[in-house]
Amino acid sequence: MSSPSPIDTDQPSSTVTALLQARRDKLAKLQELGIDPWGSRFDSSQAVASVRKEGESIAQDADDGPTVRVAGRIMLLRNAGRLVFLDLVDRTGRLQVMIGKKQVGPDAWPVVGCLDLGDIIGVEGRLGYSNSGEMTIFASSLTFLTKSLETPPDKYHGLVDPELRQRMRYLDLIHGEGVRDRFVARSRIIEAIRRVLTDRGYLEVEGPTLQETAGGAAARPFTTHHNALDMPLVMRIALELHLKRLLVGGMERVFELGRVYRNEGISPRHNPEFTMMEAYEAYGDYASMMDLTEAVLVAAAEAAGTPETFTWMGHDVSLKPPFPRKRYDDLLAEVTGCDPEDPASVATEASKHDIETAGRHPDVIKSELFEETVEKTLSGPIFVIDYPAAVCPLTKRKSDAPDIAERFELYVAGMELANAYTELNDPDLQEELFRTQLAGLSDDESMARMDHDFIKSLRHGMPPAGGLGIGIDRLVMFLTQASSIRDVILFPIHRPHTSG
RNA sequence: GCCCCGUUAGCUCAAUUGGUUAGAGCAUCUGACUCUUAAUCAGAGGGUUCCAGGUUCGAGUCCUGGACGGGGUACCA
Repeated sequence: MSSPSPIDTDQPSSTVTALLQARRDKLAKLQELGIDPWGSRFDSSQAVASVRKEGESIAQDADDGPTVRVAGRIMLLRNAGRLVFLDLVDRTGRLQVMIGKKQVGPDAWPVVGCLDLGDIIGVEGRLGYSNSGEMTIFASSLTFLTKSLETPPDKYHGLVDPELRQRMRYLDLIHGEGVRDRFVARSRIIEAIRRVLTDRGYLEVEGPTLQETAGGAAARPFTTHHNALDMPLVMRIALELHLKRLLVGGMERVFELGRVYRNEGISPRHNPEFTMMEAYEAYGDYASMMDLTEAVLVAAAEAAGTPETFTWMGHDVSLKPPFPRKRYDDLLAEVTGCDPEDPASVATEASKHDIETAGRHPDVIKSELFEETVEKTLSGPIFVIDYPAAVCPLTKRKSDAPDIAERFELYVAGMELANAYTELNDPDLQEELFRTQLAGLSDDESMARMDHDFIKSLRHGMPPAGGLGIGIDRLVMFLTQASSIRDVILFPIHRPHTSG
């Protein structure tokens, strides 16, 4: 940003200059014709999809179709002398428009000569069919709305280069096959989740994204600084601890849909900022959260138009509820053949997978072994239930088995999609778990980061509760069958682009 | 962070084992056309082959370093 790269100071190539100059010339010509190339309000236009629907009931050879009015971007332009065909695209679809010199009149015709691919126009005219049977608006008037001064990508292939697609998402949305549909699906999915939760009496709330202590997950936070208070702050890595404070505060059913930030690696399944949904329900437990998770997934899939069964990332998945529920230890025994109850057996198995065992907590070893061996076999959706307690510092233990935490994770295609607990509400045990660093885990790796204010809130009494977290980006990936998280985030992170 | 691969015209892609002046389609410009639809036809212009070095008589092609991206891997219990 501070020092311009050499390429920036250079003149653009003559190709670019010629292409852009042609558009600038048309811009000037429009102004000469007394037309504002940046347009203005264009009322009473119909969505293309609804026009198309209307057109279905018109006879092919009818010449008395209704007059319609649409606005959109010119995606294709076919010039046949004193007759021009163009494909107009709006948010709902694509429709052909025919503009003839005779039909549109001598005042509007010069404007047609100024049209380029990418320009935005409004048209009004009779709806009917062309001689070749294509549904067409036969324009009787043309309203210029916005000039496009840059050249669009290849009209057939669109943008293919993944770098350009992400850096210029606006173009990707216009030209990419199914791109807009996928982001529409994302929006519908989030709508559906809100609906399921609010229908069940959950209240949507907003916690702080700038925090003193980044708790609720095991991740390295982004750090920042508040000048006026002269204090270091971190960006939140989870929503959990503030939502639980609200349970103490009597908001018995709360959820938050929000961005969290983790200063970690980037991959097809990880972006430094991503969207989480966490929900907490007083007087519930992890079993009630399983029901909620199923309801959310089924509603989200319906909203996204996801088929009930399909193959994704090499896994055959079925969204038909109820999803199978399997105990953590049983899966581990099934896949590895070791005895999960016996730390020595687990350690022996772990060594076979090059997992460090010396000086580490048996539950940590077990957890790593699980990830190494079991996760990738889980096509799902499947609830993995009852986790080793030592790796769950925020979770209530089973009353009859203190080594087991009432936690589940929902897996799909070997990937964690949701995570839920019966929430730990014993303040003394919570404080102890915060104090006791797990053997073999650094501070960054541990979820157990002391938060005195949170402990204090628990001492005032948090009702027994179930809590659920869902990774929204991964859910959207799954439901739209995307292979990269960057395909479901509108503006994924990138290095600044410096040439030369 | 590490490994592999990629980067050629505005866009999408070519270019034999290192060999003439780096080609094509779309887009752009000029011309023809009142039923086209990735319109068609005739012509024209358009290049820092990502950047910086090196090897060579000769580099888009080989070597070294760098930038950016993609995939994998690590971290993400």
